[in-house]
Amino acid sequence: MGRKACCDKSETLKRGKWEVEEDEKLINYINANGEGSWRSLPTNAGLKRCGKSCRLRWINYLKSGLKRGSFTPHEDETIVKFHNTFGNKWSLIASNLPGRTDNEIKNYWNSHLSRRTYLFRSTAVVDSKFIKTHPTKRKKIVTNNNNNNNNEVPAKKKKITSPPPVSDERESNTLHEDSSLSTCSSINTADEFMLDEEMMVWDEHTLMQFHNFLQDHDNGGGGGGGGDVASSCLTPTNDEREKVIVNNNNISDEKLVKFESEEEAETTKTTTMQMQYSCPSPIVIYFDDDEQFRWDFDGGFGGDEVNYPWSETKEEETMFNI
DNA sequence: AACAAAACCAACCGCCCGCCA
DNA sequence: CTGGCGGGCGGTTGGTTTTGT
Repeated sequence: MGRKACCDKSETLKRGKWEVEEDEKLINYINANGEGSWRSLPTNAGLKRCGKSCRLRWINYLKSGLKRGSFTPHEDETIVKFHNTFGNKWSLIASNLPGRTDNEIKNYWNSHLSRRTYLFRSTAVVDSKFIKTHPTKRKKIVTNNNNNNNNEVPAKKKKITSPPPVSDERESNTLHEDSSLSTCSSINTADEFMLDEEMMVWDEHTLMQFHNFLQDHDNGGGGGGGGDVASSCLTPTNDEREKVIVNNNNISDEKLVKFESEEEAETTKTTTMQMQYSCPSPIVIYFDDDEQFRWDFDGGFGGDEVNYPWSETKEEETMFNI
């Protein structure tokens, strides 16, 4: 009963930071014998390390072809985009970022991107997950324990400039093969939204204001490629319908088994498809490194290679349903 | 300058799954 | 069919660095 632990903790295995000598031993051994057999590798390589530790060290830092250093804006966008679609599937996201490891992306997300990403949902209920400190400023966290904070100082307001009309560049981008990564737009015109600088809380009014703004400023371009609210609210063309049907094939087996019958499965597909056109998927709001206010949402169409998470769409049915 | 808080990130932990005997 | 093994994955920890006061 119970499985044998991968690493016998009774042994005096070394832990913590890897020494240069250890790295060299690991590299030399793998270069000579190849990857694999991680359990026996430490002994064979003369390392007093857990096999898992060796594997992690190799995969995340020693393996050739790994990129080091800062993430590029394009990588940022890719991560945000795929995280919006796949969630915390770090290995899946990493597979779309050559040279980056799942661990690296996960850390980067947790320490950078998640702080500037705000998911907008239909209810616009402001709960803890919508409350983030500004990514570029270090602020003391106001804990929930301070319920009797009568002397709380109202948060300062920060001016955020609003999005531009759909640009030519943006429209052309939506037609690219990699349109999944081109639906972000910077906000740089004169209209303004007021956000809490201190806690970046978006209340329902602000959410609606932003949504209305998107609709007012959208020219309907993009041909269903996502990225603008209005186009996602249009009746799909036959071409788009075909794409939706193709995408329906991406419903995982795991989700399909939940359907009692073919009829139910078909109904679900239809509902999802209609909903997809009437309601955009979650909008991701974030700040880039230059504190540019950006937004992005995945319409799920446009011929990109992202498999839209249909199963989750239903839960977002009423989003911005006004 | 000293201290505390916050951020960063490498590494660890434990669960899960596929494979195979 | 069952159970052990190897490996992968996502969440968490904790030491170090950076920043704020």
